[in-house]
Amino acid sequence: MTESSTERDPESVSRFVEHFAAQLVEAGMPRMPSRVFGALLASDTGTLTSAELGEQLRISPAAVSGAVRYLAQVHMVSREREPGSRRERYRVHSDQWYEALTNREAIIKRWEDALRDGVASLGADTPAGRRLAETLAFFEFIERDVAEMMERWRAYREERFG
Amino acid sequence: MTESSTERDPESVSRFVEHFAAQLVEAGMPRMPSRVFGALLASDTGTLTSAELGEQLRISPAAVSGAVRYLAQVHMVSREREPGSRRERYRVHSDQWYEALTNREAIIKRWEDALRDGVASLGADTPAGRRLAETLAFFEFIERDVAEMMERWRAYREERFG
DNA sequence: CCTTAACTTCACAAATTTCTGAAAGAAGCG
DNA sequence: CGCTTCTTTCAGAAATTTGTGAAGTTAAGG
Repeated sequence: MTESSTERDPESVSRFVEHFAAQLVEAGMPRMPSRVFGALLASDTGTLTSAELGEQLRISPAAVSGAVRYLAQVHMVSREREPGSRRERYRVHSDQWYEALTNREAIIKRWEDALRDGVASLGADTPAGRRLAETLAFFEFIERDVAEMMERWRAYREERFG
Repeated sequence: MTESSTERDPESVSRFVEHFAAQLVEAGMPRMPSRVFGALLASDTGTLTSAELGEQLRISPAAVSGAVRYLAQVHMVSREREPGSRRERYRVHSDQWYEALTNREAIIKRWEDALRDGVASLGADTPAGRRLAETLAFFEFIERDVAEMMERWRAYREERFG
């Protein structure tokens, strides 16, 4: 054992952050947002200031700003003004963010719109039209069902984590 | 009315293809695979040859090749050898592909691995460790539940589309 | 108000990704 | 078994994306 049980070896933290971020990148998220998000997730309080992020990740204030804008836009972090200071703090709400993950809602809606257009313009009575219609039905189904799944998750979480 | 009810105005088809592909791109899929996939989805038989794809989308054989390799890798299309010909045909199985969509399984598994490492190295008894553990629990939950959701979809589909 | 700390925006440089043409590689068909 | 047709691979050009420094904006604190 090296130190107290709540040590935070910066090296270990960094290793996790970079590794986890790499997975997010692989899934399609831009690099800086992924790293910033990883750092927040691995922080003790779940909040970090812009300066802390910049220092920990070795990136410029501009990069932090851009990453945070992205993350806020997809609701994976929220910004808080520290009262009586010009410091901004960024927070990952434990639950907020995976709600966001399943909230591809906006994207799905647009897929649905595109598919509806397609069915209309290709003709509902054509083979292609039918294929599009079935795909559309799938998304509509998913949309309804994911909501229920999140309900189940919240119940499960309540029970297991309180 | 311009022609028969099963007309396939290339202009309309193209408009759909490009519009739908744009949505896929927005969701993180590379451009060419998105366009190729759109074209297949909007085709009458659900299959197209490399040459047809190249002509319809105005792209080089090389681009078709690359796009198809990508799509096959993520199981969104399958390749078929047309017997007695050196033509390859690419097919989108109506159901195969959205199964693939929910099959982020490999990706989720790796997230889980990264999170497990994180819990171990940050300590399960630290605030950050607990946050990671809960996130991990979420993914494990999702994984189980999505499988059930697909079951429900298949049942629903059966009933509605036969 | 003026100063100063903190964040954001902008223009550009760097790195990466994407697509093409050309050449090489399979596979039917005579 | 060689010819021909189709597909893949490869190297490089073009386009896009990403991150930085520097200037600009906002708001706290004297």
